[in-house]
Amino acid sequence: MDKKKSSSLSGVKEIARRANVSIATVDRVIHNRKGVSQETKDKINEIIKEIGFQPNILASRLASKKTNRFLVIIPQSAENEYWEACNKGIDRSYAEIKQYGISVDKRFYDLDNKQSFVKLVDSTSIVPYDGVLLAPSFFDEGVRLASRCKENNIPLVFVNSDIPGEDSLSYIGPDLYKSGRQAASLINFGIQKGKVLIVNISKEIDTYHHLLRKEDGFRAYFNDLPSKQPALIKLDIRDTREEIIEKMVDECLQQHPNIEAVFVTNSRVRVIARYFEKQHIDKILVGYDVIKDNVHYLKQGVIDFLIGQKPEEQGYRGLTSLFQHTVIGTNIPKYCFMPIDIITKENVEFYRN
Amino acid sequence: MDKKKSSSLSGVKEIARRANVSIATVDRVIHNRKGVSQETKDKINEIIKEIGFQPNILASRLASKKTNRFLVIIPQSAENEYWEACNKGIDRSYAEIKQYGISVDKRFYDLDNKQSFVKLVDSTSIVPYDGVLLAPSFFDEGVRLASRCKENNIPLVFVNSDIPGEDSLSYIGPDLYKSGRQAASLINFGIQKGKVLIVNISKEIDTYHHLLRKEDGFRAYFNDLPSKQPALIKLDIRDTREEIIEKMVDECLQQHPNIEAVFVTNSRVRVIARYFEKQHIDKILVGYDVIKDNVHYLKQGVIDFLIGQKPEEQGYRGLTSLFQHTVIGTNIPKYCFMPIDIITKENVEFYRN
DNA sequence: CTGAAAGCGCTTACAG
DNA sequence: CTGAAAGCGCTTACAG
Repeated sequence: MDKKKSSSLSGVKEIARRANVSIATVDRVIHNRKGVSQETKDKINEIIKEIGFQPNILASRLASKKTNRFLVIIPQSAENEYWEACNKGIDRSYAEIKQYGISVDKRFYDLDNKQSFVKLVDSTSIVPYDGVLLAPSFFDEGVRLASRCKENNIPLVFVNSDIPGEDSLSYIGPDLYKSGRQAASLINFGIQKGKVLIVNISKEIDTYHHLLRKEDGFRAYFNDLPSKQPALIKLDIRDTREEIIEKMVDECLQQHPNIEAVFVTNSRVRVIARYFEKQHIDKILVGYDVIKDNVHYLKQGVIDFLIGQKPEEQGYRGLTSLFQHTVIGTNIPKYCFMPIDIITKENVEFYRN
Repeated sequence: MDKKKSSSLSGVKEIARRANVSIATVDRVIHNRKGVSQETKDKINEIIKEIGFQPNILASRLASKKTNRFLVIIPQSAENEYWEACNKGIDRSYAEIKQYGISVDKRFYDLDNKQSFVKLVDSTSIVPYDGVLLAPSFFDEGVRLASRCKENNIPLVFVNSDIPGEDSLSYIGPDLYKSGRQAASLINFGIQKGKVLIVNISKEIDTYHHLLRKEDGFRAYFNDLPSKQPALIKLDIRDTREEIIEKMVDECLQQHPNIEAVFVTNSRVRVIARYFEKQHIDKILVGYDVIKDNVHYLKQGVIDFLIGQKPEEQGYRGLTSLFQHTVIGTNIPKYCFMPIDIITKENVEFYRN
């Protein structure tokens, strides 16, 4: 059923013919290269406009044999489904764009070890790259890398968390504050008159700060409420060992017997869920991230809602943005916030990260 | 920062060199064209495997000058935001693939006028096309078109609603039954002990059948509940005039004073919302589709939840699937269910259709 | 400031 | 059954 394309009357050849110049000259004008008289340039530009010329990117890439290298710096995905998904998204993007002569170097750091990030940032030269995709889990080194990109005029895209104020091509990730509000609104829809517990679990101070942004949004929602404002209890756990977490939650629940709902500000909600299941505790439980353990407890009915942040899509969009900006010349929005996905037992089977 | 690609040692040329044949023969083997001795064929295939040859699609398309035409049949998008979004998704896909020599013909029918669909299907020849994207709002004619596609060996993709049993390349759209379950679960999370009203609004019998699938899922959720099973009231409105709808809802609410939540099985939830707002009725209200009016009432707090069905993505994926199947040779999944998106006042600003 | 020619990796008649 | 040659739309040295 395939047809042959009619020979193009809108390519460089046609422009050259009309302008009475060679196609080399047309090419110079198209790419704003110097060495063309203003007169010829004007004439050619007019014809380009007239026939609505759009260069054939396939042919262009094929002929130029240009290659672009991108650098990706994200957390290790071993044993971390969230970052595994992000990594997968990057691969999916790469599969689509590699035809265009793109190569990608990935570097991974350990999310639980700030030093691994420091070392990585310090030991990696960004000079050979045409773009950098960075998950800046740690602030100071993120800033350092960002300024190096700026000095070298290399486009930089942040995924998953932003470094506000730094000069980046784009930020692709969640609006943490608003996702906290969302969690609050769900809990508010379900509770009667009990208290609500907020649980932050994190060891590294940098990640703890991210959790605080969610907590802020969560609190703000209730503050903005005209009527019923439940009491909010807060529990900070600066340790990720399960026994410690369980113990602290246990104590807290003893102390506040009428807690009706619990909001865990990250994917560690699985630990609380496990504890609830063991102890046969039945409270509204809301947390983050569609990872295996969490989905298990969602299906069990222990977790009521998960908030998804689309890690796969973040990775996909991150690399794709770099490609589109560099190769296609597309305009990339400065902020690309992920949707705040609400996942329940009923829709989880259709969810795409 | 762009680099030159090193001359490829993995293309047809290299294969030809190693096999001691011309590249024309290599090309014949790659495309399974006849006229090659078994011996040569085997040798070439081995080399292809060995060097992991992957044809350069850019070069292939450029040289072959092949064109593919796709036919799109969907409802008119004038005054219908849902189908406008689908149409937009198709355009977005087209923008990405047109480089490859793709052309798309769109035909629109009137969703409120079955005859327009009948006429369209009967008057359109599918023969010139390499693929058809169809939103089969009306059953019988959908089946007719599907069999014509089958006869002519033209791949067919359904969007938004399926015709089960018909031989299609893919279905891309919602799982209606499960989305009804989702609505039920949200309502169940919020209600205390009142009754629940189900409202189906539709004139055409074919679309009414779609609504019933959602109602089935909705009822099934409550049936599966071990404990609390609220009374379910049902209201069928086979008319789309607002006065009629308001009157019938009004009567129903009179008759059942303790209705606590209302589930409207399509985007007409806006009409109920308008009525609720006018009458200062405060009940849980859940409906479908992220369109302007519904979003307005969501933000007002009149509608509690909207269920989104990603019309834009349906359109995008529909055309993209056709392209990938026909041009790239990708395997397309038979079913691509859209996620069941839960939209609230808090996350609607980040929602992408 | 401008053009002729070769080439990107693949496909397509055409000739044998 | 097989190959030499031209060409897709563009880019790139090179020469002038």
